[in-house]
Amino acid sequence: MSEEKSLNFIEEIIEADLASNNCASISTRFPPEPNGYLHIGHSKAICLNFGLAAKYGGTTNLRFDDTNPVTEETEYVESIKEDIKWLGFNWTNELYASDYFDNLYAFALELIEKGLAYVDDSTSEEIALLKGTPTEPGKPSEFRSRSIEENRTLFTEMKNGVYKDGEKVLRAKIDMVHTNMLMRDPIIYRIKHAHHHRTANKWCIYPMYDFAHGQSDSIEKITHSICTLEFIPHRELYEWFIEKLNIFPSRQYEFARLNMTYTVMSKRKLLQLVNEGYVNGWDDPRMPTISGFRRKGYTPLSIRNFCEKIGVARRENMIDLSLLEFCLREDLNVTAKRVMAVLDPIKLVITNYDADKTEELTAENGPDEAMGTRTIPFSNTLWIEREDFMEVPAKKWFRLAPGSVVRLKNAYIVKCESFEKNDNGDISTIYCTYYPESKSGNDTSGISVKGTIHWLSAAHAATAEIRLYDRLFKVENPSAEEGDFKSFINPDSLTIIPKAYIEPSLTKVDLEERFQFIRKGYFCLDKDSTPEKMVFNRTVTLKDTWGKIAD
RNA sequence: UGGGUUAUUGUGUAAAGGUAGCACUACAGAUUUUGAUUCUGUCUGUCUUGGUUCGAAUCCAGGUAACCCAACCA
Repeated sequence: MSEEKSLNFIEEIIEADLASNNCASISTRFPPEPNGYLHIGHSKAICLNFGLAAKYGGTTNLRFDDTNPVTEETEYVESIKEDIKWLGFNWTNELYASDYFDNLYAFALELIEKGLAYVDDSTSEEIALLKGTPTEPGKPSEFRSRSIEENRTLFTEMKNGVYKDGEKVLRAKIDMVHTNMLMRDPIIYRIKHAHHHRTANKWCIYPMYDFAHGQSDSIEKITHSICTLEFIPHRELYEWFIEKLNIFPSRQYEFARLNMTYTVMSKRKLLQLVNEGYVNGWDDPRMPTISGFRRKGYTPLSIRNFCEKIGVARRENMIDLSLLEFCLREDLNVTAKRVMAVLDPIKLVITNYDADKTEELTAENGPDEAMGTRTIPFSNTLWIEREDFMEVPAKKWFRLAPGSVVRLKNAYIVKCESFEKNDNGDISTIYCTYYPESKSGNDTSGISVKGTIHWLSAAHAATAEIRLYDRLFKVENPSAEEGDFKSFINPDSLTIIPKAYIEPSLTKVDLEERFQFIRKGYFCLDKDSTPEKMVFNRTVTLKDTWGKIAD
């Protein structure tokens, strides 16, 4: 028996459409506005749209919803394309709503000819006032009854640049007392004497979202136009235009957007974090942007798996950050090369090991034997992690303490004989003896140890700056807290270790490589690295059972 | 005081009138030259009140709660 994976509600709709021959094949689109960087919430929409088309043998267009020239820039177009490609998706066509400005203009004219659109000279305030409120009906504007001829002339003049910004708008003539505010004669064209990133100065009137989106879907013969819940009220308008214009009937379906704990997702808030210097740009590894996750060391597969696991439904959700981290570790655990690094060093001297001697020891690169091995230098003076020694050991302490034995990973078992403190009372050096017959790989010592720690030969270790990232916010849902969301920023979201020790093998790595610094977490090279100074980012920690016990 | 949408364990998500399942988290144990991984196990749930039915998360009626809608933004 093959186990049947249950379908999400959109898949059910698609399968029903396909089965009933409602459509021969499906076509979806991902329609970002190029006014900012993509974030993890967008990846849910990307995986959904591209994933659905792939599953049912359809197509997916990338369409930039660029109907507002004042907020949109080519820089964003480029970053969006890069992010989608990085996630591993290929679009069928790269399109722009601005490609359809001529069509859209013709549609507007058609509505005017049908008596379904009119030019309104009212100010923005007057229009808002007459629109009513959700609980009070709207009233018609004095310009609502203009003749078709007059509307045609006026709209043509709007297009020809006769009027200034805000002087006139084109409105659909629907119903001023409709319970859906969006149906109360929505504005469909406004005047903006602004430079557009693609059409330059060709136009001074631009269609509104509602007049562009559905028709663009229709022109592209998109069968399933998938968007987020807040567009539910727009669906009625979306269908109204398609019906009145009698064009290809694309259908809109809505799903709940992704929310995640310990971060914010709104473009407005992310922009504030960047502009007000709380983070260092859109690709700061603490940002929930795709570029931020990429720089932090996340893999495309981990994000795709995450989007698969969170599911698709219509109820509000708040996904645990831990699920994303689980998907990340799941991937990295099998792909990341194991290496050693000491972030907070303390010196360990092996008193019975020849001070002039260096040994090349063999270490496995990963759990999969196919990843091979490498050699690492060993000598009598090592760096180990300060937290791996306790002068007075706690209960269940497996690591180093006076008189205790531990294994040095890939090397020998050592016994702590004594230690020294500096003037501040901090431990400066630990003295050990080693068991020559306990060498990793052919241990004949018969000694069993509870703990294994990582180390680096002091004479051979290279150095690097290491950046440790923690969650950006102290609270699960900063947007739901009283007061400014920025007051909940975690002050320790970034810890910089200016000089940590790393294996000499790490001096030649590139940006795409992923590492597990054994016992410390997953790391990758940061783009700030120079030949003089390497910089590593911590992608995510390892799960830490001991840390919980110690607390 | 309007309209729309949604309610299943701590978090997500299944169950299309018939055993409330799966994943994450948490906790416990086994294995481990990473206190990682892996493996095993445990915990907690159908918003509420009625009704229909042999049987209801599911159907019906009434409550309640949350979210969205009054940009010339998308």
